[in-house]
Amino acid sequence: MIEQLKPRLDVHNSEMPVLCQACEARHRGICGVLTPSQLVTLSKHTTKQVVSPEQQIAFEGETTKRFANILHGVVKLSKLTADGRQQIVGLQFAPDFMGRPFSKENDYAVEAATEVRLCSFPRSTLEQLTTESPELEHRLHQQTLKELGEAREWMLTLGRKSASERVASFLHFIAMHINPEVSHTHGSQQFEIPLKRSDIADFLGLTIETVSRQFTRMRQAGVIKISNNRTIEIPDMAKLAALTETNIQD
Amino acid sequence: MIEQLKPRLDVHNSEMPVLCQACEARHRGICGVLTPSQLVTLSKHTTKQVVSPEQQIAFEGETTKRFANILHGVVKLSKLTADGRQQIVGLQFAPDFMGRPFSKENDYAVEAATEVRLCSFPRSTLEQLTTESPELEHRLHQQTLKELGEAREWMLTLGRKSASERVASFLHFIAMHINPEVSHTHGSQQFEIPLKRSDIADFLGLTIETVSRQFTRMRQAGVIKISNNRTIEIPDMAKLAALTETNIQD
DNA sequence: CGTCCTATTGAAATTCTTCAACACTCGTGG
DNA sequence: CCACGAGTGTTGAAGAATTTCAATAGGACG
Repeated sequence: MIEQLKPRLDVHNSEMPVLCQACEARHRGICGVLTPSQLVTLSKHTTKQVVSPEQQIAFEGETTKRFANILHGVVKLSKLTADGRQQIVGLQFAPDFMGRPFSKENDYAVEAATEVRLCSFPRSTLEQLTTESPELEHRLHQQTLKELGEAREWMLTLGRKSASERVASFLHFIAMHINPEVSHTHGSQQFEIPLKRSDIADFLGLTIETVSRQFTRMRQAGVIKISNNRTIEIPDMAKLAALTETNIQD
Repeated sequence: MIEQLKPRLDVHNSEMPVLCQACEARHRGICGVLTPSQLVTLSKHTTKQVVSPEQQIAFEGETTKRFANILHGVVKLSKLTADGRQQIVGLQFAPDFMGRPFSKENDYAVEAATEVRLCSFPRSTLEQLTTESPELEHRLHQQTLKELGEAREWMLTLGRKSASERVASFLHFIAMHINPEVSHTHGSQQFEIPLKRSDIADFLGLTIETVSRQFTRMRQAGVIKISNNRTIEIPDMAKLAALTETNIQD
């Protein structure tokens, strides 16, 4: 959905910060629209960090001090009710930009689902870069639009789909994001689910028990094969895609 | 959430298109960031139109030819499953910008909930204006971020809230958008619900029967008063706000 | 080997939906 | 002027889906 933007100048690597040379965000992420000199500015303020699974990256309501690019791994965005019910409202993958620009506070809790590698920088750096580069804001806007589209797609899932359709939709969603280059309408696919059952339940608006039962049914129906609780093989993506809007038959 | 932007120049009305002088979008909408000369350009391509309730404004998957500002009324954005289940994924109010920029196709069906007045213009006009005015893109980005926040808030409602909490959340949401200037944490409020029961059900991921039953219970509990099925009075907004995350007691 | 964490499975309980009947309003036409 | 039908909303009872509660299993780790 995000259009493929070429770097503005096809510069020799030596003009570019060493840190950025092998970086995925450099090409497909927001850094792709920055000039070499802007990259140099940015890289002076960046910090790379590794976050282990389940570790909290930011809290709901907290002041946003830093933004980041996701270099590797999967990040959960979630909201809580006062009595502790949780809903995951978005998943982010490399090379997504993380954090809400122009907003003082975090609208949701941010947590690592898998091991995550980040390249973070302070709010002020982003603000400086956006004022001098309309292309950067355009890029951020594009990602916001993509996330809005995904959120609304998921609203349909949460509001109108049965448990089995939700689980199928989830696997379809993960397949698309883990293997974006592969067709998700037919053929086979294999991947690691980056979430544990309780996260899946919180993403789908279900309980872990219901999720587990649906996995069992899909396994029995031959739609998926599971090993180690996390490794999924989908022999026929078309069959899975059909199940995202149809109830599974016994 | 959208910051209050002053018009860039405090010009005399005569420099501004007559059409725009009394327009709400002129101040609070995207036109608020345009210069008088840009407004003149825009106004040469705008068409005002009135759409009656239930009338379709755009179809899901259709090519987007025109964008619009909502001058009056409420617009529903909805998605459908293959077998016809419907989910409303967003409501828009004056002076919102309508349509997804930079996208070829509509991601959802657009329909008038109430009578709606629009000021529409072709895709090319918007594209021209955004390239010459980074402030316009910033404004659009702000609205996209606001909608993303609302979509994710609603994901919590759809995924984790009971029927009674959903209906309370709905009334709270409408109150905030119909009377934005009034406190929504305490005091009383009165307004017309801009949706009929089937729309409310499609927004809440429930059936019309369940919605109706919850209205009855809230009426019996004294949280709301209803006249003519559409006029709602909320004596105590704090009580309603509490019910958005707590089940109603018998 | 025991404990913690994660996941699965079964049975009972609950919530929401489905199906069906009825009420109200409004406009039209006999 | 009243009857009729369409559209909208309410209510009840039965049914279905998901949740809750409870028990069990397997893997990782000290």
